[in-house]
Amino acid sequence: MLKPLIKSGITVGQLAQTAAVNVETIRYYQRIGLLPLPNRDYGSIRRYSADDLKRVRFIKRAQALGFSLDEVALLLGLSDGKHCAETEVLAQKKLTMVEEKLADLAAIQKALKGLVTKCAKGSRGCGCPIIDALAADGM
Amino acid sequence: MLKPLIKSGITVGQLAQTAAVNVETIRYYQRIGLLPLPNRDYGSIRRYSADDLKRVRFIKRAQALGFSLDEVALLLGLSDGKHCAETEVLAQKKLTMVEEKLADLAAIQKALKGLVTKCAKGSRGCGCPIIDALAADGM
DNA sequence: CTTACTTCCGTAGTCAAGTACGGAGTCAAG
DNA sequence: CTTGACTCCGTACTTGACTACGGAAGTAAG
Repeated sequence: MLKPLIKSGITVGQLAQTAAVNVETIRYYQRIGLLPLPNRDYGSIRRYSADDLKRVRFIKRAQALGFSLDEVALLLGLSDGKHCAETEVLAQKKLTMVEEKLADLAAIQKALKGLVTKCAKGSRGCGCPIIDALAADGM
Repeated sequence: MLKPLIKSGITVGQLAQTAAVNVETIRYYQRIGLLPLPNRDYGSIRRYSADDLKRVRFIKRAQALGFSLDEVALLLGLSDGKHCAETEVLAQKKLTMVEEKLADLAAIQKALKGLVTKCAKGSRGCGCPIIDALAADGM
């Protein structure tokens, strides 16, 4: 049972800094099972891989898109290569959700663009194009 | 100072139900200034308009896209027809943000689509296409 | 070996965004 | 003119997602 004698990977501090999050955030993600706890192959300090970094970055960006940590966990679980049947159903559902978000964002984008060019022209009087961008019932 | 004798508009309860939110949420938005407090033209119960409904729906959908209530307030303030110069700058900034979100969402969409078709074919072994969708540094 | 910086870990505190509660007032129906 | 459902309002509680704190132990540089 030889342990690798060379140290590889980065420490929490480095991981946190590179991913632009707090060290405590990393620890928090580990506690709730969103990030695996790497085993300590070298001494008693954990080392993190590039995959861990990618994972943290993914979490942050998915969050910025309005996904909760629970949903992020689901997304991350989708591609573990197991339970293909369930995965397909779930992925399809998430896909629909993503496409709705895309449509909403595109509508906001259009409204913002319109606003910018209208402002540039200095014209006045509007019926709030931004609200109108998402005015549909949505049910 | 005659008050209109016909009642028009809906009550909080109806507004909340139609917009699929809690009554308390409406009150909360009013407290933080995100939703105007309608004056009570009829008796002492407030009546809400279709615009209020649109506004609440907008807030909820913008939130689902990852905007905080502060950001939502900003978006809503953009098209008030005043401060055109500032508005243009701000709208442009928000537009950039929206376009980044669009790109990220599109990447997730693509990954999910790939997952669905791959699942349908029953193939195995993957390098987590979903994480890879957002693997870029982003700075 | 000492010193300074990290890591580790548990527990507690914070902040945004609600949600719940309770008592008083209002309104429409019977 | 009472009854039952709803509104109003202030205050307090909850939840998700962190963020801070403090002490013990590990590690790297001098």
